[in-house]
Amino acid sequence: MKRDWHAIFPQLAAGGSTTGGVEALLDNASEITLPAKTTVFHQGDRCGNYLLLIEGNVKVMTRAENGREIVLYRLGPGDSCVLTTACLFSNSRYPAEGVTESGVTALAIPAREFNDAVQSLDAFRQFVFATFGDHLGSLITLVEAIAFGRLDSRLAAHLVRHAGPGDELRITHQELATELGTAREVISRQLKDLEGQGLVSLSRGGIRLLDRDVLTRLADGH
Amino acid sequence: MKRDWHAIFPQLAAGGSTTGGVEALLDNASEITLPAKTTVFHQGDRCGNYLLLIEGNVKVMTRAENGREIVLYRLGPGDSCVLTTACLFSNSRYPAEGVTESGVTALAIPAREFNDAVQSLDAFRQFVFATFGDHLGSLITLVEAIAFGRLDSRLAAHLVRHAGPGDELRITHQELATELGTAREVISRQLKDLEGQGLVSLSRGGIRLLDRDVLTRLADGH
DNA sequence: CCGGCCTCTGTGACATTGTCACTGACGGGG
DNA sequence: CCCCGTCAGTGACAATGTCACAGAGGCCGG
Repeated sequence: MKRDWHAIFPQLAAGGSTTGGVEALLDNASEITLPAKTTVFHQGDRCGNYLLLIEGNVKVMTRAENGREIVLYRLGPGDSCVLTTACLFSNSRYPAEGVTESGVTALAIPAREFNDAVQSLDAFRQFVFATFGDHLGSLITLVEAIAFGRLDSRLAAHLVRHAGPGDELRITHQELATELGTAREVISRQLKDLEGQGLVSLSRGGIRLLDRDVLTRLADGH
Repeated sequence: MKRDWHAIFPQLAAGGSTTGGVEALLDNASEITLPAKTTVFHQGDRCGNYLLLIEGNVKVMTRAENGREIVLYRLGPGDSCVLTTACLFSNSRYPAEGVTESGVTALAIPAREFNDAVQSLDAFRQFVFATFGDHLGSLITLVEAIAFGRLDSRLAAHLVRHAGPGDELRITHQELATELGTAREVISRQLKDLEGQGLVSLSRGGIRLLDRDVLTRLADGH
């Protein structure tokens, strides 16, 4: 099956001249599919492939000794897993874990071909660096949020961003705690507060947003 | 002046085959020097050069609206400023600031030459990716430390690591607070505690370690 | 030497967040 | 209907962050 790479990876084709090479690279890469909740890589792994996401999304998180976890960032269609790339080239072992959230379709490019492509394809090289930079930037933003942000604000931001149709989301307090790197009890209290203010309504395993505007304002720090 | 690049950037020369190209690249790069406490780049800047540190060190930090700051990582001799590289290729503006701590000597490689070198020099490409990966890894470690680590432990770690000869360091509480991303009062209290336990002695603008062993154990989480 | 003045440090009261040890509430399967 | 695993709620307390101050130390001009 031949895919329309341009639609999936607009940045890759945007490069200009040698896009033919990029298409060949992608056409020849092997496509893999993974079910939801699959661990793509563990902490300490070395990976053998450069991964490009076509469909679905993956969350990258890290776990401390005491069992607490935090989501570092997510990957969506058109993203590449920089951690995997870094694993390939750096000698330090990476303290993070990747887990699929939905069913995932991805392209796997072996280290050797990746290396060649970075060398010969301008557009691909630019894409790799840009992706790398984006993730570095998002990690810095995360550091700021954890170090200086207020929890109610971060929680509101997450709720607004991840609410599905009907302003509802299916998620447990524990999962939210992992997203924000805090403890379940803390999330429960914060949600109770929001419920008391009439901003959300709670049910087992679900949350419904009642006032998206106020929540959005809260997310921006009042 | 011709430098011994091999001694400064061992990883670069270790690559193998085409090290001659690396030497030519470095020989032709322009060398710049900066005094201590100079801002190398501000939040939101775009940089035009790939920077390789020869001497001195640079701290990269980010500042929140309320004025609080945190040091994200430091660069030493042989390091390259990945943020600058990312700035070059990614379209997002970077929320961080680089400041020299000591006098600094560095090589500046223009974007164009950097791009060419990444393409043609295997060793250089490997070096760039490895450095990128290291910094990504250190940021993840930082996230873990902030989210899950205890402050006394992080403080002890910093004291032990940055103590100069005679187990002394010249640093203010405010500067320590910036290092660890917390508030000055909090550092003052923690230091008072350590002093009460007989682990350090305090003076205006200075700290002397009295029991490096116990502090080291504290840094590892008891 | 003295008196301002700036920086650095100390402190108490309080808000927010994290930890611990529970209890109860819900819902599916036997 | 009952059992049991998952999910949520709660109170007490510890750790950290915030605010509004008060001193303390050192430098510098007079």
